[in-house]
Amino acid sequence: MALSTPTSVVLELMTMGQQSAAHLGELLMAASPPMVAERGQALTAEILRCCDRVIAAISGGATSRKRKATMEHGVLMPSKRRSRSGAEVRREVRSGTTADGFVWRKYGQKDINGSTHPRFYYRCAYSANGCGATRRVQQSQEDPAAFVIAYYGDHTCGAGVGDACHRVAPPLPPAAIDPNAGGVADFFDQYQNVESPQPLLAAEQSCWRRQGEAPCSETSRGRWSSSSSTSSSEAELGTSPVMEFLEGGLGLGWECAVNYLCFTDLPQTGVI
DNA sequence: TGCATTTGACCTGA
DNA sequence: TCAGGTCAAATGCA
Repeated sequence: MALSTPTSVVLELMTMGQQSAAHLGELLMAASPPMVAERGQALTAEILRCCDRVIAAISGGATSRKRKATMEHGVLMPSKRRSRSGAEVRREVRSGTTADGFVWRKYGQKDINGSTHPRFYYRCAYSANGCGATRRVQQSQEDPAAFVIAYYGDHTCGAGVGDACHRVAPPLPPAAIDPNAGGVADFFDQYQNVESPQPLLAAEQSCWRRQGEAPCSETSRGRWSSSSSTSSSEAELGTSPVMEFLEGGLGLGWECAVNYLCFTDLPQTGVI
């Protein structure tokens, strides 16, 4: 074996993962009912996309998004560009909603060159407590229904469930989960297409699970952000509408587990 | 009245 | 000089 470097090991394993995912897709197609096979295919495609991106990122040598460095007296100096709140990007998410279970306060908005949508800047609502978490939200160019959210810094105010900056969100208004209103398929497909459901923060997973335990109530308080967060209150409470839809409309089941809800639990829940 | 949001100005790095 | 990120006064709302 020529797996001498960590990079080559990862590349090899990701390639094996791709092959296994493809094989799994074939098995699902052959042995499952149409509905299950369809979901399985979508899931397989998602896994393959993730593998592709990891491989591309690694083999590409991280050529994109690489911060320029300057040479001074023959010594490589770090960029002098001001860092965002002193924190590196911790993760970038594409999502159908800007709500993520945390309470954010908007502190800025900027029109970005080459983009038809403005960019929004948020910091944790508990930044006064010393929490340095911030995020940057921008509506996707290709898919206006999706938001590209970049997270910076950690929730030092306590990111765990029940902590100050992490609130359990209220359910969606009934209209949003009414199968007869907007069409379940459309609603579901919109979020099916979310690119790479990100590995969720532990706190987010916990929040969602806690939501599942609580009965939905139309009288729950909270503000709702529409498809565009530009005009709504930005002190947001909420989780992905997918979660709400699945719990409120269909209940917790295989479908939600496989398709989105328990993305990080796939090894367990994906097996039928 | 207090708090959150808006938005133009300012700051900084490229 | 430009663009992105942040600040802070003005404004709105409960």
